[in-house]
Amino acid sequence: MFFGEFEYRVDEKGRVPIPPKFRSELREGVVLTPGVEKCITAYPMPEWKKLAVALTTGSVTRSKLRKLNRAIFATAFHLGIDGQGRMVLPPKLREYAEIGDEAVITGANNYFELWNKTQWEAEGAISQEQAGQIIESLETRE
Amino acid sequence: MFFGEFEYRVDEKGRVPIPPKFRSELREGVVLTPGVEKCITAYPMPEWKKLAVALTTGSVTRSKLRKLNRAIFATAFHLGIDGQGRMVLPPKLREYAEIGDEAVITGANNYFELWNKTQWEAEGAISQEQAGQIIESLETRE
DNA sequence: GGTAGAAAGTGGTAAATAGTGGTGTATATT
DNA sequence: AATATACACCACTATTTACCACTTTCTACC
Repeated sequence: MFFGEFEYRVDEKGRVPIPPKFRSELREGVVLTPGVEKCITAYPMPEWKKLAVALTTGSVTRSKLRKLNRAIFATAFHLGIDGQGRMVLPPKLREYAEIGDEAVITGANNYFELWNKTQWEAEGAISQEQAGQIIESLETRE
Repeated sequence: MFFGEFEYRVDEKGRVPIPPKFRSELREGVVLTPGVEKCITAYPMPEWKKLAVALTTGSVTRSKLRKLNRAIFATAFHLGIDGQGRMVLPPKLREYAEIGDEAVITGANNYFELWNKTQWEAEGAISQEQAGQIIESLETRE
């Protein structure tokens, strides 16, 4: 389970530290994909496998499956972690999320995300607001 | 599992490097076939065998089976990998996919694909879009 | 609250690997 | 037998990966 918000420097080799508390769940490495919003989504390997199965079993036609495989797997990267607990961001993903020399890493339950700082501040505000509404609706139901 | 997008040069002998992370899964060589879209589809040997069984058990009549066998097996090539981790593209497949002196290799779950660069850029966009729709529909179901 | 120890963040360096081109040998073909 | 083709092997350079080292921050214990 991934909690919290962390801010790190990205060095000129694209290396970013992984929050120490996250590391134990990433023994088999981490899978990065472009997020729906302008960020990078990171899954522990077991979680990724579950996701891959869920995505590729549901869809019907072979044609759609091919497109799915392309969209999902061609844009994903499986990374290891170095002795200092860092990963090397693939340039394409780094560009996609517009992450320069500093990154924000945010926990999100069974996965986590990497953000450009200003992007995160904007998105964080939106999420905060929407989450408030969702929680409200939950509270009144129970 | 094949991940990511890689760009390589094809030399005048038709040799293309295989992404290092793919190599361990290709100990028994790789089977290339023309893709449905304008690309080359590449399977690890075990995966190819499974596919062959699936294809030839499903179809009913002997006549159809013969046609299938011709279409599938006559156009497929079983290749080895040289000491530098490269394979030699058969000219027919190279022409089919219109791969000149540079190729894009893309992971697609249990297989991978080889593309002409510009072709891939077009197809990648289409896949991205369609995949988005499929994922959306999955999300709303849960 | 202060101090000592441990751990985390950051940068650099060396060794290994990957990408690319070429050479030689074996095989096949005319 | 000579030539052409294909395949395995060799070599170089650039990049990447793994490792090492230092500084700062956090934590725990006194």
